[in-house]
Amino acid sequence: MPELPDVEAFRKILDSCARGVCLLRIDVHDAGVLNGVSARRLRRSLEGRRLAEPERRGKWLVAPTEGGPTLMLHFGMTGQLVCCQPAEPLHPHDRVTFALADDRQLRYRDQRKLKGLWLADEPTLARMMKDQGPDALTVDRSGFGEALSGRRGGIKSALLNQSVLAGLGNLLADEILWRAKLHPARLVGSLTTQELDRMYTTLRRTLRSAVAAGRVPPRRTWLTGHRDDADPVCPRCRERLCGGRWAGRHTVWCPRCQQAPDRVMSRR
DNA sequence: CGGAGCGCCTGGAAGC
DNA sequence: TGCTTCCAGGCGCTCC
Repeated sequence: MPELPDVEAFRKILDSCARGVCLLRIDVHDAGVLNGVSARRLRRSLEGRRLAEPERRGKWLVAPTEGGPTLMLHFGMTGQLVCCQPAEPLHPHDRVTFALADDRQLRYRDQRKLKGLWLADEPTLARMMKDQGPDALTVDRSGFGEALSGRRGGIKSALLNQSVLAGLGNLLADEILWRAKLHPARLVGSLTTQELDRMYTTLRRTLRSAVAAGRVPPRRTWLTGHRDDADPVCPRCRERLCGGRWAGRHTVWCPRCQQAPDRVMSRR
């Protein structure tokens, strides 16, 4: 699930629930989500420290502590950050709980454990972030153009590639291409300036409303709202939607709104 | 360089 | 009903 809008929502939760608050105690219920750090070291490094202002970078949630190391969270496909009362019963997928000084609890909840938690000092943090492209929410038009310029591959894989643009996932990539009326098989190099303008504007609008909603909203006016329909139809023109695989990911598009490039026949 | 394929995990749905 | 297989909105790695 978690793409940029979800992680942005988790950042807000962390900010309102824990910023400036002391981490009293950390319980690791499943060490399988810890990366490069033991439960012991995690506790020793963070317990007793206050959380500073959290930040989102692409799909990463960066949680520095005052005078201590930085906690890095990545949510994979199924992760969440939950703020709740300590009395609330442990969910089966609660992997780590952080007890806060003001009688609240942050929980890293994740079914599949594809990603998890890291502990990083400044240089490590910089190393982890250095290959990421500009953040998709804040990139400006020229940064967007630069990120895509010179790429020889397809547009769908470029949008999904975190080192090109950070934050987009499979749902957002399809949503943006559909709104910009660009076929997922288009090559980056084939896009005109006008099409790039359109894609950038679409990217901004789509991200803004998804961030406001706290996730990619399953609205019926969005392509995303139709992905799981038995017989999905384009919410704009009523044409039957196509489904296929691009860049190894399930891809949905409208064969009428999103004109296929000449070389590639539309598949279904 | 880009892209395909696989693996990491878990669980729900579909298939037999 | 029960067992097996496939698939999912993440990413990193290898190989071509």
